[in-house]
Amino acid sequence: MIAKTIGRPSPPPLHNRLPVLRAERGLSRQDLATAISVNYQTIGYLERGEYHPSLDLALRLAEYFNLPIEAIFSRTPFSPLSEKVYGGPA
Amino acid sequence: MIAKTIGRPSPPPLHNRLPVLRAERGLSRQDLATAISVNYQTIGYLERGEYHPSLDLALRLAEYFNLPIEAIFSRTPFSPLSEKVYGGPA
DNA sequence: ACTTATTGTTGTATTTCTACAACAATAAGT
DNA sequence: ACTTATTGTTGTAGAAATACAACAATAAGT
Repeated sequence: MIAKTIGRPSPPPLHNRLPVLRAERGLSRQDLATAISVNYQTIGYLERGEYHPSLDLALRLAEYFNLPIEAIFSRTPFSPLSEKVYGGPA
Repeated sequence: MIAKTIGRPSPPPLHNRLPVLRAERGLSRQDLATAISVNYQTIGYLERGEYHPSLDLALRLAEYFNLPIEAIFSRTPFSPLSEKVYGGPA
């Protein structure tokens, strides 16, 4: 028999730019975690795409980085920022 | 004794423009719910600020309305769109 | 007055999110 | 070789998000 799914269905994984944004600013996960008041392991889960952040957390990250949420999280893969700025190969 | 809080703390309530956006488009909660594949009662909970959407749900709403998430949900109260467009009283 | 659509309320079930702890694995610096 | 910082892994616990159902309260239309 087919079990009817109750509760929250598993949403597709989410792409994120957290590692890039951290690297640009020289932040460890612990640094970022402290800045937005979460456990440092939560940052790890987010970077690996193991779960989606709450909207509250996403808004805090966006505020911290001074970016729109869509620049940090996306349902579709990100293209590298470096390419966006300098263009692709000639 | 002071019980140490484990799990997710209750984030502050979130302001939203869902009723306005629905009204502008003449959509019932059921209509919107169907469009983004959630239960119609979930829209009710969101409109009343009784809970925060997942980022996944917020992204689907933003995509549906063709707006940035920040135009739909905010930690600070929204000013009326009508005022934004036409300005305040003279 | 009747019907219908919309919204609110209450309750139960399940999954996800987040905290926290302990430890392994790397990498960097001394 | 030793220490330290950073990241990954595994496990437990508790709160929040969502589905679903049933019913009450309005409002609108006929």
